[in-house]
Amino acid sequence: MVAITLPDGKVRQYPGPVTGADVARDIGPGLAKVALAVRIDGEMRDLSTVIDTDTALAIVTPKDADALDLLRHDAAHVMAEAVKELYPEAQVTIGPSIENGFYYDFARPTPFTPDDLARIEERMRVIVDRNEAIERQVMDRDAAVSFFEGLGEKYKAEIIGAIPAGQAISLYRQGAFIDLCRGPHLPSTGRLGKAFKLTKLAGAYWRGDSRNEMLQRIYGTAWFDRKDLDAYLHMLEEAEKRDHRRLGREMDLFHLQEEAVGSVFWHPKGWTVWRIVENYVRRKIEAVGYVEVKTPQLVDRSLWEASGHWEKFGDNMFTVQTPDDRTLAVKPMNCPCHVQIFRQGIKSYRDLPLRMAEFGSCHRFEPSGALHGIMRVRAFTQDDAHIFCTEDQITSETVDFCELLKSVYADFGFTDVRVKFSDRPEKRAGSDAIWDKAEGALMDAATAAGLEMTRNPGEGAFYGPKLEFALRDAIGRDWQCGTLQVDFVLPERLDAAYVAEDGGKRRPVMLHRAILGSFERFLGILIEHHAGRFPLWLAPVQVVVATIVSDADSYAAEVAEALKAAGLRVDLDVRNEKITYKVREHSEAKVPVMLVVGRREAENRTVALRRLGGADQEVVALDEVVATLTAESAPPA
RNA sequence: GCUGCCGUAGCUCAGUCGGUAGAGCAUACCCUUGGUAAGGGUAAGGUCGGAGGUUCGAUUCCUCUCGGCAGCACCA
Repeated sequence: MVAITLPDGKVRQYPGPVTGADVARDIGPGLAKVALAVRIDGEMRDLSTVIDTDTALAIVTPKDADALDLLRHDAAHVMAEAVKELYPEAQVTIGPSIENGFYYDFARPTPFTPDDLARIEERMRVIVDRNEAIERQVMDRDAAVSFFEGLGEKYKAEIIGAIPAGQAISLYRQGAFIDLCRGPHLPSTGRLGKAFKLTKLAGAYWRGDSRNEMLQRIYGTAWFDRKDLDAYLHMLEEAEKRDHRRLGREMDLFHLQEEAVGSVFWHPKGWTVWRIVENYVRRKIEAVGYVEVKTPQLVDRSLWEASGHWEKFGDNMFTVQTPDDRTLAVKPMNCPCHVQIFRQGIKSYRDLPLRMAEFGSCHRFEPSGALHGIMRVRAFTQDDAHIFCTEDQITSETVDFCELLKSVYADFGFTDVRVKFSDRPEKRAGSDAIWDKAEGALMDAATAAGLEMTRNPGEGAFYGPKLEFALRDAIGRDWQCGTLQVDFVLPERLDAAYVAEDGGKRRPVMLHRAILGSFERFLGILIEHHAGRFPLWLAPVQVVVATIVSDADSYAAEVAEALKAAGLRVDLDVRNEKITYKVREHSEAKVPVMLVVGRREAENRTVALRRLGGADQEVVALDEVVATLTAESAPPA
């Protein structure tokens, strides 16, 4: 007898071994139809798995949270089968499910074209219609290696070869296609359905290593029904509409051009937003005890050699050869310069913590393929600061910083923040003992700050471990912005010291920290998060005063002047255009507030106030509108 | 950096199977003074990313190069 315990606690008895499919059929024909897999003791398995001992079992249906993974993994296999049928010379490698879809990497001498994509997709639909059973088989490792070698699939053979000898390997067969796979899978190809689409073609390195050959990756997306697929495709379109590169041009915020690759030309409107953000941050950090400094752009290589940047970071630095034969580097980070300021004069323990901030303009030679609009550039400005403190102060400084960071993010409309803890990388400065100390101190401090973290092994800076803060935007994307790094290395290398209470010389600890990360990137994120519709305090043009008839021109000018006098950013539109045209144009320019004036308003000293996105208007007295808008547009305190 | 795709007016795009290009929007001027998402007319605007090559002739074909896009690698 086999006793199967279902999720609702009911137990079903069977005379002998059963499969998930049997159990589902036994429970009801409806369930049998939608059953995709089973969960045995919490682990997802094939529906056809034979169960011969008493166990807890759940039938996985499309409603299950992990069911989409299953579907997408199958989609990858069906795509691989289609590719092998159409292009037998292609070799298969790996094909997992990923967020929103799946991909498969192929090795093939000739590149796939967009036309190939259409053919492959068509063939996938044929394979779905064939409804081939997907069957699991188990093979000995060595047998599996020679099996795939026999098929000419050298990548698969290599993957299996890396698995310990003697271990059994599972293969999945559908029709004539067999793939190495851990599983589980759907019972047949028909279950994939038709709600999938191949989306893009790209190169990808074999085993993710840039020293290896490049394979061809085909990406796709797959869903349980058409509606979900359409919704996903629609979401992609929406994301494209809020692309900061497009909005930056449409809203006349900035531009990029090839004579200055990786550097931004900020237009008046974009620079206005920048200044608002910078002044806001300046106020915030001044309020919590930071001092602001400015340090040189070009610094002799000897300083970078001393700091370790020349060795660990040299490939990413711009250098300049002077006419008198010195080598200067354009600073890629501000920290060594801040240490120089710290080193001026004698510092006492009474000076600590010393929080030194700089809106530091840095240059890094990023690989060309990494550049992306203003989000990833070669010239950027950090909201950087270094806190020189004692080891005892690390915790309280970390707690304070986390509080500051959360408050800043909230002011910009971001409330969902994720934290990662990145520990020692392979390429690093400082002894293991120092790293033990730094990681321990940062972990303790983060715990004291009440942070929930995930671990990010090997991703720390070369001089210390770090916390990375990522904020989630309006359409669910995560952007890593803030960081806090504990550094025992640089103060040592650059000989920073203070006089302790006992009169002895001590090394300070340096906390490297940023909230926005880089202004360029953060402004890009703000643009995409708000889809260009900045909140009033950030909008480059907050109000447009637009006339209906030219008789109202002088009154409109008066309105505009009154608002400007109150500190608002105002444009006056007295062009010879119809009001419908003006409304459309300024709406598309995403101006938050439009004040329309015609003869009536001029006579009554009022304005017709219209807010972006709203369809209605409100007639308000001039004095009142100035007071309301002034109050509303104040930056967060 | 790697693979693939792309580069025509300010923007979005069409076109030339090799005979130096066209639309819409935007711009300028004229008419129109119109009450909340495009009023009408006229004009101007491009050595078709750059450099070589093939050709009587190249924006079109070839090579190189620069830049962009997607992904990979990178992100201290």
